[in-house]
Order: sequence, then C-alpha cells, then structure tokens
Amino acid sequence: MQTENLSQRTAETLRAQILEEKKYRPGEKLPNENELAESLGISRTTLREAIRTLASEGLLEVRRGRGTFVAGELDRVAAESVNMQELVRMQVTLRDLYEARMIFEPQAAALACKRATDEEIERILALGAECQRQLQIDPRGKNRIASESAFHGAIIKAAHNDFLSQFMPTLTQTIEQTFALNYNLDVIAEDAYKDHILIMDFLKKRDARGVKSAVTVHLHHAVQHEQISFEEL
Amino acid sequence: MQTENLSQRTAETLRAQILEEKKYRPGEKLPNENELAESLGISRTTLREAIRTLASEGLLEVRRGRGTFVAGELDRVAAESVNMQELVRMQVTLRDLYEARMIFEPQAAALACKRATDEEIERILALGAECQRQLQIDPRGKNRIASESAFHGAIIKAAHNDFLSQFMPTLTQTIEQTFALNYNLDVIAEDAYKDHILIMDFLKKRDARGVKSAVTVHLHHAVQHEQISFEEL
DNA sequence: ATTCTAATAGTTGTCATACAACTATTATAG
DNA sequence: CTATAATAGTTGTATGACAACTATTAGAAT
Repeated sequence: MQTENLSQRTAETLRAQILEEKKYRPGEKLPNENELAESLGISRTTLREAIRTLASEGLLEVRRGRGTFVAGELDRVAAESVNMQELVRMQVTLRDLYEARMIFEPQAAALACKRATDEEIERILALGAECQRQLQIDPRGKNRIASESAFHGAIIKAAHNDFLSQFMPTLTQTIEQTFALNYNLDVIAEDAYKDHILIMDFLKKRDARGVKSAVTVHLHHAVQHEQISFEEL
Repeated sequence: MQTENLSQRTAETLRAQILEEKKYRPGEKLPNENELAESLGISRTTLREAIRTLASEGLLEVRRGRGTFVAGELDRVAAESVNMQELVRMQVTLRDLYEARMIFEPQAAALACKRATDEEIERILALGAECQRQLQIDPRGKNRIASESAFHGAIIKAAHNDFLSQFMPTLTQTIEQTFALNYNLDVIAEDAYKDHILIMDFLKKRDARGVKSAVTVHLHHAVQHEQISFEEL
C-alpha cells in the first residue's frame, strides 16, 4: 500500500526521527530547509508541506528567519490530543468507546442534577418532551436522533464542567458515526421512551443517584443489541 | 499583530469559508488549486501549504487526480479532537479537569482489577514498590513523579480499554503541566504512601470495589491542598 | 449493441529556481 | 561605548514546468 504521497511519508519519517529515534530533541533546531531537503533527497517544497503537517500537530514550531524547532516537552504534551480519527484508525473497539461513555455519562448526569439552574432543568425537560414526541412520530427519523442528542447534550452541559462539555459530544458522535448502521432503532424506541420518563422524573426531584442509575440503564438499553457485555462496576 | 504568515492566514480564511460562511459544503469539491490560488490572489505553493494544514486537521481531504474535498459531516465529527492545548487556552479550570479524572480513573482501576493478567498485576506491584522507594528517598524528586505516573499508567493500561489508555495519560499530563508548580509534594507524600499500600492490597485480592475506593481516596488526597471541593458522586 | 482499450482532459504531486522578508550577529561610524 | 548599518542565515512566496494519478470519452474489436 504505497498510497501515501511523499510529503506525508516525509512527515512520518520526521515524526519517527523525533519521537522514536530521538534524532532531534525537544527544543532543538532542525537543519535549515535546504539542507534537510537535500539530506532527505526531496525538494524543499515537499519538505515544507511535511513540516506544515507536523507544525499543525504541534510537534514542530516554525519561526521565520530563525529556523524550525522541535516543540518543547511541555508544549508537546499539550499537543497530544485525543484524536477521534486516530482512534478509529487504530481500531478502538466499540466496546471501548461505549465503556468510556458508560463511565462518565451517568456521572455527568448526576453532577447536572446538583448543579443545574432551574432554567436549565426546565430546558432539559422541554427537550425531553420533544424527544418523546419524536419517538412516537418516527422512531427511525433523523429528528428523533437529533432531539435525543440535544436532550443528552443539555444534561451534560448542565453539569457545568467545560471539559466534559467539550469532550462528551465528540465521544458520542464518534460512537454514532462508527456504528449508526447496525443500530436497531425500533427495538430501542420502547425502552428509550420509558427511560426518558425515569431520567426526567429524577431530574425534577434532583435525585442525583436516581438520575445516575437511570442514565446507566438507558445506555445499557441502547447498547444491548450490539452484543457487547459489560462488567459490573 | 500581523504576525502570521500568508499560508496560515489562508488556512484560516478557508476554514471560515467552510465552517462559517458555508461557501463549501461537506463533501463538496473545492475549485482546483490553480483556480483557487488565483481567486485568492496567492501562489499555488502557498495555497497548498494552507490545504496541508486543513487536511491535517481533517477538515479537507485531498484525493490525487480527483480534487480536494470538504470532509463529509461524519468525517468532520471524527476530526473534532479533544485538544488539550485548546482546553488550556479556553481556560478550562483545574477543577473541571480533576473532576474528569476523578470520574475516570477509579473506574478504570476497577476494570483493571478484573481484566489484568497475572503478569500485569505483578508488574503493577513492582512499579508500586519502586514508587514507595522513591517516596522515601526524595518525595519531591523527578523520579518520584515519574514512578508515580508509571504506576498509575500501568493500572490504566491493565483495564484493557484502548480508548482509556490513550485518553488518561493526556488528561493527567495536562493536569500536571497546568499546575505542577503549586503542588505541595511533601504534604502529599505521607498520604500517598498509605494510599499506595491500599491500592496494591486490593489489586492483589482483585477487589474491584476496594481498588476503586482506594484510588478515589488517593486522588482526593492529591487534590485536597488545591482547595477544590468536589461534590459527592 | 457491447465490451474492451486507448486517448484525453482534469487534477494533485513534485521539482528547481529565484527572490522577498524577517532575525540575529557582526562590523562600522560617530 | 553606543547607535547604526551591513551581512549572513533562515523561512516565506511566487512561477513555471512536468510527472503521476483518476475519470471520462471516443473508438475499435467482438
């Protein structure tokens, strides 16, 4: 599979030289572009495209008039992102992703229960009601899925944790993207309807433990058709 | 602050045209490089560097011989990564990050308890012992911190969840990076020593709930000097 | 008519070269 | 000794050319 182009292959070569071979240390200056290109046996144009890729990843830092440098260790750490694309490529299993979701979504819901403002609770309930309506109209429709995400999203948001707020949608969307196909929406619909009632009830009462359990159950329902088994936690 | 170079400014222009102006829709093909460069009033070289940046972010997909395309909606979602650098920039608070850690790490430890091979348990115990040694030698030394990370990391890894294995180190390193400074290592050391014993004991017995609680306590000890208060979960 | 093949148009990939623009150092003038 | 100018080193941008790949189209063979 010689499908990748030269500039991308070069980017990988450099990445390996930095990260694995440690040919260039954090903070160290790379040879200038002309030298480096020649030593790699490629044109400067191609090298520059490779450098752009690595700079965009945060591994390199290009300073005009001075040179190109390997990012310092701290910056490098910060650059290590959780890239969903990567995860898909490295074949992280659905089980792993769902497991992660099952760990933190119920907890986030519990937090929401304690931290949500009254307005937020109202909004969540409204979204939940809309969700129930969509479930009855067309359990397989796009609107149903959208309203469900909105419902879940509003709950997460009410947890008032910026990290979770940003992280959660990425995870759930990745899950949906990867496996939206073999999802049996009809079967799930009945369970979902009842689950939502539970979740909303507990939210109204601000019963954190109740919400947490209800969300856990809800996620189990959503996943039980995937023949994934989860351990007790 | 006209500091950014033209190719990067062009990347931002294109990003805005796609994300905000919606001039190009998901899946849509961009004009070819010659036309686009001309219409932007820049050289093809510069445009290509901008495209590399966006392609590396996952927003564009370049197909040789066919053209350059805006990533489909699904792919785009996958490209949305949780970038720690971003999070730091948007001032996600330490509390948020730690809260996330407190949600994930104890559960991960519990999973490890059930899924670790005997060899993994052995290795974790060895790392734990090393950690204890370092704690006595020099509670503030670099080695102590490194061995502690190794210990925690090995536990996470034993959970056999590829997602968590990639995600947790990023989270913990970000936390450490952000506030390694105002860490009172001396005070923590005593607690840590006892916590480690607990954690290792429960691991040996493969008591998942025990480990989970012990890790929770450990994290609370690590954070209690930061004057962050956490809700009950 | 159908299928295979070859030509072709459209596109990205790579190269070589030149010069502009910026940065840091060194040499020079005052 | 200081301020300024020259200079060397480096990245940034532009141009033009051609290679390599993809999809379509035209044409030939069946």
